[in-house]
Amino acid sequence: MSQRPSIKDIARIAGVAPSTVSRALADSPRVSLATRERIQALARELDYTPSLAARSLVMGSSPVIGVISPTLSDPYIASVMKGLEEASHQAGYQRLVASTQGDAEREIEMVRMLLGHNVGGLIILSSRAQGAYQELLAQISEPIVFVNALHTGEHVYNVATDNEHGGWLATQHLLTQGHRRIAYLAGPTRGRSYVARAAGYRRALEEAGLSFERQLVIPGDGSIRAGREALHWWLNQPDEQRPTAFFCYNDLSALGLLSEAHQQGVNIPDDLSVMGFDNVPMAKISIPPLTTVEQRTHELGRLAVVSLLTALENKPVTDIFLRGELIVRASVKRMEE
Amino acid sequence: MSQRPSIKDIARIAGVAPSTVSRALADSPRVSLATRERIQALARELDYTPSLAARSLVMGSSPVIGVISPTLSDPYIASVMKGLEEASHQAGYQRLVASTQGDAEREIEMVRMLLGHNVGGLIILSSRAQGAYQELLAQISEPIVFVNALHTGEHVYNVATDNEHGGWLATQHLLTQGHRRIAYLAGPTRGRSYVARAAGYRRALEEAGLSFERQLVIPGDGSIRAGREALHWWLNQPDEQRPTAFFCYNDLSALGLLSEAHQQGVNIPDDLSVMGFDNVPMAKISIPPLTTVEQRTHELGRLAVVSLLTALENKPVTDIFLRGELIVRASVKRMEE
DNA sequence: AAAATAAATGCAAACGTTTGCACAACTTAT
DNA sequence: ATAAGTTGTGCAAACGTTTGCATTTATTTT
Repeated sequence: MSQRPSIKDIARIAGVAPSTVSRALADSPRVSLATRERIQALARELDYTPSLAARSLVMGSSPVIGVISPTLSDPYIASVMKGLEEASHQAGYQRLVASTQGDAEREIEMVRMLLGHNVGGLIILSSRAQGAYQELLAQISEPIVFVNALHTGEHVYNVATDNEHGGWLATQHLLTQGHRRIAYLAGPTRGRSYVARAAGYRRALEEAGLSFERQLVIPGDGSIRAGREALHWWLNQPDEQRPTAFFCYNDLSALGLLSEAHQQGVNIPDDLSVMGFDNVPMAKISIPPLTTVEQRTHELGRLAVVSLLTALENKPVTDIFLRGELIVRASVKRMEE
Repeated sequence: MSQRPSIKDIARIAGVAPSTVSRALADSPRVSLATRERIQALARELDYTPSLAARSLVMGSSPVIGVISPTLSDPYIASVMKGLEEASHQAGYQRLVASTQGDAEREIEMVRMLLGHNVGGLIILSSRAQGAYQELLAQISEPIVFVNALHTGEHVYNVATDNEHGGWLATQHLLTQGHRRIAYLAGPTRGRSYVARAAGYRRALEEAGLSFERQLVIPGDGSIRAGREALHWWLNQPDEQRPTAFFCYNDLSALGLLSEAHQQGVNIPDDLSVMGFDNVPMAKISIPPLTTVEQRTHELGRLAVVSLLTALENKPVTDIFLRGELIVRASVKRMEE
């Protein structure tokens, strides 16, 4: 019915000044216990909700964290978000979430918008922007935490999975199981994590005395569909060139590969071994259960918040790299010599 | 370095009044083309970003939609979110997202918080709150759209899947395939959609002359885990009482059931038929691919935004019910007579 | 050439808070 | 009794916008 009551309304009714109300609601010892309680009771009764817009205007910032992500429908992202959400809620922060559909332009636009909202800081998941971004970052005085994308700058911090190590771990496992011809199903080529995982793959190969072969890197984008297409690529290879194992950029595409293999009558892991990355919830219940490298997503989200909050308190923050563990399930077969 | 420039800064440099700058940036015809262009160029050069906090304070609302959801890590929610995101972005709205972990208390708290941010309106997914909520809703002057939860009130609108119909459709399909003993794996009992799907299940049963049996409703919460546990329940039933089919509250739990069945050596669909609900991306690639009732999630999200925006323009809005289609895949077997 | 009209700009109030400073009314110490 | 503190409250400015109204300047009409 009527507009939401403001501090002024309460002040008028209580017969005090707005400043007193403000202080009373903030539980300031500058106002007597009696009036404090009287005013708080009144506020409750009137169903008073503070205008966060006004507050953030005068304070210059608000208890809101801006979050930018390329998508919301990837289970890996969902899990990071969950960590983010829990940690930020606990700290009394809200989140303004924007997604970019992987568009770098839009990512930058979103950064601007969120800053316009006086967010205290930003958390950016799997950033896809590069280059020109750098200038913008230098001008911003709010802290920014990148999750799984490395950037540098004055108020820029990073929380990331050690993707190079993860890529190495995955490939290494395949190698110790006797595989010698291992294909890599790639992820979004603009992402940093893609590059790092590929580097780990290459290093493991070379450490084993194998040479990196460009034609064993299959383009993909980390989608279910990419996994399916990879299976068909595999089917079309001549027998002697056919890899015995796939290392997939992520679980989602590995799952796609698994499914298509079943439909085409390819037995996993007997005919082909498959390795994922992320350890999403579904990896546990796929058929066969997927061997993968865990990404501590929940922790990634939580730590991103912690880093941001620490930076907001002007305490020193160091970049964090998380190493995941190998999760051995049933999609990789041990080769006979 | 320096603070973000404000309209006043631009005004000072350009030698005009702040109001002129405001109008120039809004492309108002009240300011001459020459100054308009000059100011816009200047703003671009200074990297001006408007303070949305200030704007929303004076305007009384902001182009932000508050979104509340019980979780972010459910693929069904993710898909609705995607529809939401696309439609709202296109309309120039941002989203302030809060999740409640299914806690009704917290849902109400979030409504208050978001309103404090001067959001234009609210979209609430799968609301879990009831009762006392009603009072609050009556006091709010901003429009609220509920997705898959029915509420009523002055500025309250609904966009929902016709869950009763969906539940009926699913059960009906099982019935026409010759199943006579059909278990229902339940969802979160506080949710409206659970109740409706259960009602559809019951109606189909009764229309077929079968009686509804309470002991065939297995408690669950829509998680993967609930699906697994359901399989074990099934395993423990005496042969003659064992259902030949399961209708699951959602795909997630159906997928869990599928997986556990495979591990326990239960063949789906030969030993047991399984029916899901939602048609999440994974349902297509499970083994076997899951027969399910489509929920037009993307559309649900899009329509929620459309309804909200229409309400904001003070145009009439009617509640929308979407009927999903039966998606026949391979997890349901035709029974011999 | 004066008056009326139109076009461009500026002034100032308002939105709902927070907060430094000033003020009043009491206490307490001298 | 006076000075010096304390304690509780109020005043007013500030945050960055938008917008109705007033003002100036340029253009048209008579």
